Amino acid sequence: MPQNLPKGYEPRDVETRWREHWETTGMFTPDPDDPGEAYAIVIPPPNVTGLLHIGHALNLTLIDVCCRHARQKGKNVLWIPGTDHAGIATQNVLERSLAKEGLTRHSLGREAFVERVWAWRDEYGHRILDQIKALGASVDWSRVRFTMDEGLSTAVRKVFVQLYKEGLLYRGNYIVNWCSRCHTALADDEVEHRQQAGKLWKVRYRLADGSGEGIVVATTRPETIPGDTAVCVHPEDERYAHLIGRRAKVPVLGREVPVIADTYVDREFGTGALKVTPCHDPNDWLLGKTHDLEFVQVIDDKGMMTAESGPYDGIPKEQCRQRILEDIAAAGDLLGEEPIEHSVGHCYRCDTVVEPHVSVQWFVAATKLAQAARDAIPGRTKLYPETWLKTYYHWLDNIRDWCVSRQIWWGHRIPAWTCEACGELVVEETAPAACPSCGGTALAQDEDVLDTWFSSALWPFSTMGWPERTKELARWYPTTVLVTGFDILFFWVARMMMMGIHFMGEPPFRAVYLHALVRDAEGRKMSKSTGNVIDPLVMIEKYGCDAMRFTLTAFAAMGRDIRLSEERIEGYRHFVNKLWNAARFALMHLETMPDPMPLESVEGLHHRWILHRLEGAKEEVDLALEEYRFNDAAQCCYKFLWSMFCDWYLELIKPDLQREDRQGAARFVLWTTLRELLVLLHPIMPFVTSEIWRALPSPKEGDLALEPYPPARPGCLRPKEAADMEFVQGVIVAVRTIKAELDIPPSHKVPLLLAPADDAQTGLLEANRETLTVLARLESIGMGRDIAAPKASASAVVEGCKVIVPLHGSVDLTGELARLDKEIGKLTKDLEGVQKKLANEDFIAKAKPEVVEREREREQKLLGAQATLKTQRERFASALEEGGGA
RNA sequence: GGGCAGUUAGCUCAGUUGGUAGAGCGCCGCCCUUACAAGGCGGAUGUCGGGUGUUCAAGUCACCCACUGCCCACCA
Repeated sequence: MPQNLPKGYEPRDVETRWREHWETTGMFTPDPDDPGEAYAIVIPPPNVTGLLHIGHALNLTLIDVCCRHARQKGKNVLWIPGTDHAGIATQNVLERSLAKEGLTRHSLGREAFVERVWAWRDEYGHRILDQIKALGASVDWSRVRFTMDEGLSTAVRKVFVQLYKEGLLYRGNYIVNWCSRCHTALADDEVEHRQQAGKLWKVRYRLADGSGEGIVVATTRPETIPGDTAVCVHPEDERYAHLIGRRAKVPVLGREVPVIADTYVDREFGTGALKVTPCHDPNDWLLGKTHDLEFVQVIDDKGMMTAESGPYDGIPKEQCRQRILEDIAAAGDLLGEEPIEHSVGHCYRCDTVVEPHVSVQWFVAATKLAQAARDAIPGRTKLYPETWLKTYYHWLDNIRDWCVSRQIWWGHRIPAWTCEACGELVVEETAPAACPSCGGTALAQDEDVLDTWFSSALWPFSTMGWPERTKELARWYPTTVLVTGFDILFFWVARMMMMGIHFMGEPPFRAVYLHALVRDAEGRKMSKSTGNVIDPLVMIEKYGCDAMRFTLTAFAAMGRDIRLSEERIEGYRHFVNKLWNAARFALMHLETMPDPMPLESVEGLHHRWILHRLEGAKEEVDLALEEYRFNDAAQCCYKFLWSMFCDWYLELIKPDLQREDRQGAARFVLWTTLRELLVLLHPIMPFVTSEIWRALPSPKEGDLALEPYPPARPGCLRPKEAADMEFVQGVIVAVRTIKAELDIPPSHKVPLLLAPADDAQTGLLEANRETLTVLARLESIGMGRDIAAPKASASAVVEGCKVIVPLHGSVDLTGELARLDKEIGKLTKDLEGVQKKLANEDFIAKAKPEVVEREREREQKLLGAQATLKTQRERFASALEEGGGA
């Protein structure tokens, strides 16, 4: 129902109302049987412990734009929301909260601890979901999922067992990245490498037989010396050739180890001799395997020295480093110490230095699953922007098997059991009653849980009910597009590709759109410690959700990071306000529904102009969104609303609205344009557009969120008349410019003389006398092909038409002289460029004819304008000499 | 070491097939013109990082260089 809008837009009340409306009506809950092309997106599930940050806001805004636009296009849209259990992160949060009570997870025990996590989730897990609602995301709340839901857990177990039976998942002893604080293995990509200052020590290993000077190795980690089982040199290194095959003594411990040769050694680095510690370095692990060395573990899973380390047994590794250096120095074998910059791995969850650690772990044979994921792009799945293609390929081409077991308690427990009687390993979806090998009933389940990304990898189909054959899967798998940040291309996207293809036979998405990271105004990553975070909820509170959404959309240019600052959001709030006020103006004249009329034949140049431009905007916004050019869509809307609709059209129809005979067309075109504009803007700014839509008169009740995209009206495309309108606008601007530059107040009405270049212009200008008078604020208009300009007058040329404003004594005439000189200068410069081109024979001969023609026309126009202004300048100068004006 | 981006107005950034350099913010001037001062009207500002090449024509295509940022690998 039509109603008045309050003077100022109050986002808070409006947003609350629409949020509740969208949620309670369930209008974003699709039925698989609904008509329309299937369109599905799964949310990148935020961590259940997480709080909404600006990155989520960007991600969810872009997805929401896609979904709302798809609905407008008549598609059957499913957007599944949900959260991720985030194993290590969540466990850390709970452990911190336990610590405040003086408890640890060990003091609590596994079962009680997991219960506590669930209780925590039930109490706080909805926070992030509520925050998603604050953004206006049009998700289907009836289908919200959690990665540890029963259904999803079933899917995880099924996948695990099937992969195991296919030989694509195995258990093995291997050197893995170990976080001694989180007390778990980490996958390769969960380790963050950072350059860090360290020290390189030179340590002498004496030969076993006591001969010679021994061999000096360089090491940054002397605490691993007790675990050394070889010294390695390059086979072609002459310095050490005579030592190969002999035996050396490990400092302090005195254990004898062989001196071996391997081309892995870099002769240039350090001393060219390398100590080999197979249990505590991944490269040494490989050397140990190839040279069949001993494997001695001297640091345990908690970072303490083991009994194997002899005198250092039981002390922390950091302390061991100090002690062993002192001991080596005392023995006279510490031969040097120098600073070194080297990269050190840190746990991506807690930042503890990661230790290579040998242990029994479960691995997914990613090496075997990678090829299919690689081949799917770009044929079956498109990647936007394409620049990520190489990165994606490179990662898959160099992939190593994926360590999926984690030694924590919060997560999917590994469905593997060991028979305590015979040692048989049983991998099944449910706990076996008895050992299939010996019939024993004492079976111990594996203590480990799965990497969080294991369940995330199944998200596109597990959320739709797999392994059951649901209607959802039939209707919406594969999903249409995945919209996510590029930072989880490997963690998540590539693994979903592998799992989706393997288990569903089809990649999980038709397209992947990777958006940028949101950074601060200086381009730094936002982080709490830097104190440069922009909290989306605070922004919504201050400026309204639509302003923030529009800002994020307008800055989402493909392949570029977004530098965000609060001022930008504040700036776009003005845009929301502009729309609001334009609507208020429209409503003043649209208290009742205007009478419909065929728009293709509506009279009035300005109506035809705005309808023509509207067609252009409709096409451009649609195209931009189809291609994920969000910023282009936003910019197009911005320009249309502000520069065309508000700046010109609303001003142009003001006279119409006062006149009985003309208000019919004006009201209907105004109504149509505003309504279609609201549809275009709605995906980006759902709240304010919905509110205005509801206030406008309408032939039928209905939500804007369910309004179809406006169909094209080819009959309204009128390029010629649009250009005519813009010519008239040019004349108005020329008068305004003259006034502004000569310090004549805009409201001061001046007489105007027009000398059109041809009859067409004459007709056009005659027909638009009223428009000219009102918008340029004129006192009178004199018109004629060869009208004479008074000497004391200011002039300009628009499309060959002379625009003359006679001046009188009160204005500063020297100002006009300067203005003319500036204009003539500009024209002359342009003219030189054009004439240079036209003088070039090659240009005439080789350039496309229409280009040459365009340049010729331009030359004529410039020549005409230049001549006119030059003449005017002379006359004006003489007027000045005669005594300073009329 | 390998790869990928970026370098355009004071700032932040657009510039889809090569064909007259744009927006927002900021700045300057004039205005309360009955939707909007969170506004209106007008204005100034750029050898498009440097170089070479292709072309009648290059911000746009190719190659080289410089600087910045990111990713991957390695770092005893």
